[in-house]
Amino acid sequence: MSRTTDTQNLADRVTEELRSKLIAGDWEPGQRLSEAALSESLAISRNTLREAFRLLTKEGLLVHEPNKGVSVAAPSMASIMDIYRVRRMIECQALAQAYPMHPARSAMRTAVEDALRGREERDWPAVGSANMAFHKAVVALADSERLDTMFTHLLAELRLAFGLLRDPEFLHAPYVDMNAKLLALFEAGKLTEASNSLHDYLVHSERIILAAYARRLAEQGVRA
Amino acid sequence: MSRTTDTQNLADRVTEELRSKLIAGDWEPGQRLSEAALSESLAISRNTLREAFRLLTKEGLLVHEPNKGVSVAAPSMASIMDIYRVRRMIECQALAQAYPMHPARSAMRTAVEDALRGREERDWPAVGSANMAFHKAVVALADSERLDTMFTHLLAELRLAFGLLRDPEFLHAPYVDMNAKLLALFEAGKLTEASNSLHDYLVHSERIILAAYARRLAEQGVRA
DNA sequence: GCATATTTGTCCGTATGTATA
DNA sequence: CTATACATACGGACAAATATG
Repeated sequence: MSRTTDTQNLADRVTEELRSKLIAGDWEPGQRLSEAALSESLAISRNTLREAFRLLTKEGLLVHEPNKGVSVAAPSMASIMDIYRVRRMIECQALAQAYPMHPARSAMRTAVEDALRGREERDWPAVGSANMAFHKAVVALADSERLDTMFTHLLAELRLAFGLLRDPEFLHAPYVDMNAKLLALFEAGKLTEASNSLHDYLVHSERIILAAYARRLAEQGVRA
Repeated sequence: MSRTTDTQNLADRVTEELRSKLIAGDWEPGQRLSEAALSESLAISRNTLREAFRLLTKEGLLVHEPNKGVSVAAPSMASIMDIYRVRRMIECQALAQAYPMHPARSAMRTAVEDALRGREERDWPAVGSANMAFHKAVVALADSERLDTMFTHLLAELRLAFGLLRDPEFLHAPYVDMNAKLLALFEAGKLTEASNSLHDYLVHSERIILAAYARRLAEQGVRA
């Protein structure tokens, strides 16, 4: 019984629980999270919840206003652009410098297969998850623990922005084939080509997200 | 009185205080930090200290063992290699893609001048700080808030490893001229050359650190 | 191998300051 | 402007895990 993930700290377990709720879009961006209410509904103490809040704030999933508590982060267009800037830098470099026999290659392959299956079954959340897994596998090519965790946080934050846009098919479907093509280039050893392809891909994806986001802001602006 | 950095949370202020003590090498790596003792000596409650601990653990400066509390991180050779792997990826890319008139250029120039002055006065801690500032400026060329904060954490962790090696002249002096040369290349618009130069630089630096670290481990091994 | 002391993990009650209706 | 609600921070309490003799 030496599982470290099993009976971690209560605060850590709560952190994970909140994180998954956040990236699943269970709460509206901007929504305030009351310490008292949440701690009661989770049946934990306020102190424990505060520890979890602090971590998630550092990860960018929550925002903290002094003396006003925490609320769900509402990704701005600037933050989306920032996230994509980092993604391009890290992912393209990882792909360009990788050696084709790297173990992460099988993870890329699995992700592509999962995405194809998901598309066939029109299970768009599954396609989205497979897409995330594909990009994590790309970063894993760089063999860096720190890069992996940083990238995980980055994707979580981006997922918060995705949560704002309620059209998973539109957002994820186009990239299934691009991932497959990317994997083919990579397995063929055409690293530079693959990396450039990934770069264009990410520029394109960023543009789509930003456009959808701007549209949503406009709608909200009309309403408000 | 609307300074946000002035009267932040107590926990945040404590976090900063602990962080600067950690990178200054005030505590031995591996040393246990008792909640009760530290909270008393800092005149804060245990709960507040625990929040600070949690953040610093996430930054890699402290390590947490369940039911055994936190202790100062003792960077391993593997973590040093990991840090340098990330540094090469981020810094070289930032330099290669930067446009020469970027505002961060002046920060690079200031850092070089500070380092030159520090070397003249044989103020090695100052040289070390200037060196850190130079590399932060390089990363700032990429114009990414997230990259900047990630890199700051990375350098803090590396500084913990430097703290283990008590020979600042040996560690920092050789890089003053390399930084100056790098800046010259950058200002001349020779981006590829500058980036390659930086890459070799970082490989060299990593080797020096690892060698010094291994030497120190050997000494300790004999002693223990 | 056992009993004891120490330390962490977690919770609660409460006082104080800040924001908002 | 007052009152209320809430976040912030503290200290005490106790169980559980760990270290020590």
